[in-house]
Amino acid sequence: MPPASDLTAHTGYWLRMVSNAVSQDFARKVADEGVTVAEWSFMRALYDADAMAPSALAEKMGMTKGAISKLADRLLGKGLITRADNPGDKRAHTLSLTGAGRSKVPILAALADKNDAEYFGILPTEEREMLHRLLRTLADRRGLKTIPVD
Amino acid sequence: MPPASDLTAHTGYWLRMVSNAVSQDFARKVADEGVTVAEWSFMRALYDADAMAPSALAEKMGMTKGAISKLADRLLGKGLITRADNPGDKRAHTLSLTGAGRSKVPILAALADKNDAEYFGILPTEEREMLHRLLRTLADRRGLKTIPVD
DNA sequence: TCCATTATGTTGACTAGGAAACTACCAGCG
DNA sequence: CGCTGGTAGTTTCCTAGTCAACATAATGGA
Repeated sequence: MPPASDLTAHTGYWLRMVSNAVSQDFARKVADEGVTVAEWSFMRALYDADAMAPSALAEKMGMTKGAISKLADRLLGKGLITRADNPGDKRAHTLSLTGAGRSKVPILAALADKNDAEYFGILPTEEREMLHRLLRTLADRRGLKTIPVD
Repeated sequence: MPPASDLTAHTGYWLRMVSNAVSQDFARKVADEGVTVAEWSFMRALYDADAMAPSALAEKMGMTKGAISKLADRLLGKGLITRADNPGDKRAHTLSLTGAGRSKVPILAALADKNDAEYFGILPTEEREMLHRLLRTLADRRGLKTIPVD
């Protein structure tokens, strides 16, 4: 049978395996707080920006505007964000966190801290920093900048 | 405003960002060959095993049996796998690659090689090996073993 | 000024997967 | 035998995305 290189020879294989595990665990944690990972990313982006256009969020999160539209609907439904008309452009509007939404962000951020500690805390400090640095290098070299959501 | 730790302080953030980029690029590559990443994983698993029960594939790929059932339907539709009754247990059956499916695996494997080289080849050999080693360590310590699919 | 082009956001059709109900079957025990 | 409980796969319903068509509004050139 023709050779098919061993999957486990690929760094991408292990990258994905670890990444999926970290993510799925984080998803479980934030689900206990009643939000999804996409919702968390959305709220985290608004936390710094105060008010953003859906299109800006789509850009930042690497999602389509359709997805953002639906995601915003869900967060509106949960009372975590509000929508404000954009005076001067009747097509546009901006989204901001409500008080409830804003106060939820630090709680979720703490879960992110905890998740990171759980997964990477098992490495010695030096190795942990090395991993972090290598990943940042790869992201830099590829010009990656969208907040990872899925 | 209460502190919400900088997202970019999380190793998990960069891990996901890089992992998503690597994966999405790979997805694009295999799409040119007419298959999805899940289909590739499925076929790659069968390539070594020759014939497997859907339940075994579900276990190996970390997917539900429902998802495997549908995935198998799609691959059957594309003529890449075949289904064989399991003599001795009328509930069960096994799945195997067809000739067409089997000959596609090395092509897809080459794409995986290429993708890995594209992403990690920019690192010096030593760093690349370090990254690989660190990821394997993390996977080991967590007891991860399912083939990453998404 | 008016019309063509472009931009913003929403919607509908579609896809892929998970959860759980369901079907069909097996196995062991009375 | 014939239940009863468990097992293998399938199906249904749901969620959360994409993509493309759409409605509406802004813009800019003839």
